[in-house]
Amino acid sequence: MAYKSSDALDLVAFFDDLVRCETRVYNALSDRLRAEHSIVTSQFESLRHLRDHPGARVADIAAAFAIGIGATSKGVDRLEKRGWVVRQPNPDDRRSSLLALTDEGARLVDAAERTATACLAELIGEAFGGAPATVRAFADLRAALERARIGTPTG
Amino acid sequence: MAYKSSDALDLVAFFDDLVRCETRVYNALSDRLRAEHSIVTSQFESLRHLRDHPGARVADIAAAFAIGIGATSKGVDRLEKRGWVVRQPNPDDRRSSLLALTDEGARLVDAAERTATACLAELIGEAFGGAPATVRAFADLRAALERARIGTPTG
DNA sequence: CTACACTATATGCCGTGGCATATAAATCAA
DNA sequence: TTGATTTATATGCCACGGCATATAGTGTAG
Repeated sequence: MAYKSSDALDLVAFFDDLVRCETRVYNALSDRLRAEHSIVTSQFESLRHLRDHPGARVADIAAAFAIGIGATSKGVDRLEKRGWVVRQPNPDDRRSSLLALTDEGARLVDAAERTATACLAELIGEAFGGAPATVRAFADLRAALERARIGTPTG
Repeated sequence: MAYKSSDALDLVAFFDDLVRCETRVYNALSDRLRAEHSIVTSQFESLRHLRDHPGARVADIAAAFAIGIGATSKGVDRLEKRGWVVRQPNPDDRRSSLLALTDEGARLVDAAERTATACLAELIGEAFGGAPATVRAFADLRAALERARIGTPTG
């Protein structure tokens, strides 16, 4: 049955807590990644996506992170300038490029992932390490939001 | 016992899902609030904080949202220009102002809260409406992060 | 009282994202 | 083929946040 606003739970307050937790953990992870690898969280996420989805295009990254294509293009520019990503010609469609990690990019993302895992363990391991229902709820919600394209920026 | 990275849960993947859910819901709520009230989510959150904490100062808002004081000052400027917030002289400390909602600001935040409640019920009511453990986990985590000032921007 | 340290916030510069638009390439209709 | 439409990405302009700094006001040691 659909959630009703007459239920006791204050969804606005819950959303407030959720956003504040996300903000602080995201900031703290950026601080740690910046200190140890000279990247920020958003760059770590892009590099990780490219490692796990080789040959992804700019639009694929934009869709995965629910950010605009223009912003994604500029973000890829920055990763390319730093030598972690290359745009390879797409033989099937010359409008787009296939993105790939360089060797250095691949080394970076693996090292950064160890940092991120350790950092997140410290920050949210206690809260969610033993909460499989919560973990599944976010995975399912993410899938539902993506399926319905909810909150996708214009372009 | 502290969370250990040898546990099965992939905290990086969970954090990815969490951030993506937050991004999409935040965007979708902004779209709805913009359409119905000409404000975005961050402004709704500030107005709501001022309603619930009358007399708050700029620094109090910054601390509540883990954003910088400069950015908060500029955000308050915008709310003031629109006629929803006023800076009142602080009799105890002339460096700061006490912030308050105007009558119109008070009406706006109440109307926007109804919109937000309905919107969040649609988007996340199913996922979390019956998940009190998750709700409590975020409230507790938020409190812990604030206590340790984790992820607080510089200024 | 005065000098010095500290605090609150406002402001400037910069980086980044959103959105609109430009451009190139693919697709489709005839 | 050719012209119209759609698609993929890049680029320009603007809004907003971070961080550094400026300014004004507060507290305090002497």
